[in-house]
Amino acid sequence: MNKLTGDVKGRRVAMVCGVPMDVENCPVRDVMDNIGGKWNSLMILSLADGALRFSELRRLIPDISQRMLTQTLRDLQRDGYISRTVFPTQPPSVEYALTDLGRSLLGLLKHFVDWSVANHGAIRSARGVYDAAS
Amino acid sequence: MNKLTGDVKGRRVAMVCGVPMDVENCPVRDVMDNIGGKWNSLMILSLADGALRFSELRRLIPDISQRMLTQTLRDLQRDGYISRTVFPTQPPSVEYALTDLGRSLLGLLKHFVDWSVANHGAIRSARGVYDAAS
DNA sequence: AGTTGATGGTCTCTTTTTGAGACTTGCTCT
DNA sequence: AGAGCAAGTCTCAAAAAGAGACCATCAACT
Repeated sequence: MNKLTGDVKGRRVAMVCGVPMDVENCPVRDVMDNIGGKWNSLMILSLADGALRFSELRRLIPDISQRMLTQTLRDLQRDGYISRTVFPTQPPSVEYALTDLGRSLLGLLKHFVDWSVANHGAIRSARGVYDAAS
Repeated sequence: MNKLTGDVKGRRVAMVCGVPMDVENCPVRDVMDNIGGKWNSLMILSLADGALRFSELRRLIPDISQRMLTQTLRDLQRDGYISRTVFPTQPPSVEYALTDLGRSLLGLLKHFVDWSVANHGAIRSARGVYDAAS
């Protein structure tokens, strides 16, 4: 059985699968914050088949506000998942594409998509049971 | 090349990896909402080694508020990832454990943990580059 | 017999995040 | 001249998250 807590710099923190779930220094939380955000993973999946422009993404995901689209793209760019290239056309066009890191994450996300499709029914029915009981 | 949009019940929606990213009927969004939440995946990982009680979870993850702990557990229970068992002790104790569905998701999450640890450095450095430039 | 601590929560209040939608600047098309 | 597109920004309202007090019940100390 795994140890569930450990000491990091004197503070007692949760250990999960051998990784400290420390608030400040946790790789998993760093990644989860990105794939976890409401739009982040959807964005990476949307860029799976190639680069897209701002307005193409907006049309592709109609229920995202422009504000969140901008912010999501910035966040993903900051963490190195996507690149942003401005072309000096008139008006300037901006293209977003996955980086190597982004494509690497995409590999994981695809497993998620498969899992989701396979288990969607189970989740829906669990939800139904729970809602009926309460 | 994959088609990026398709029609679902007359509405035009994004298609990603062959799955409609439709707002109302999207398996991926349903799952992402759960693993995506700030605490959800951490909770499932915390239960990886066996059942835990409410207060054990609270101690294990010191930076979660009781309010969010309750809510996260309810959400995960509702979707069938964890079970909640009340023991008639005095005072009553409550045990949370992964269901089969939860353990199945755990399998995926572990790949995430591995990926996170492996790529944490790249993310941190991308972030540093971005922050220095802006 | 009174205080303390544990149990598993709920309630309220404040702060942070998100969403909806108007507005911008420069250029092209009609 | 008027409309529309490019890639956003700005403001304000709504929703979600966090902090922390509070609850009832029981056991163990003092």
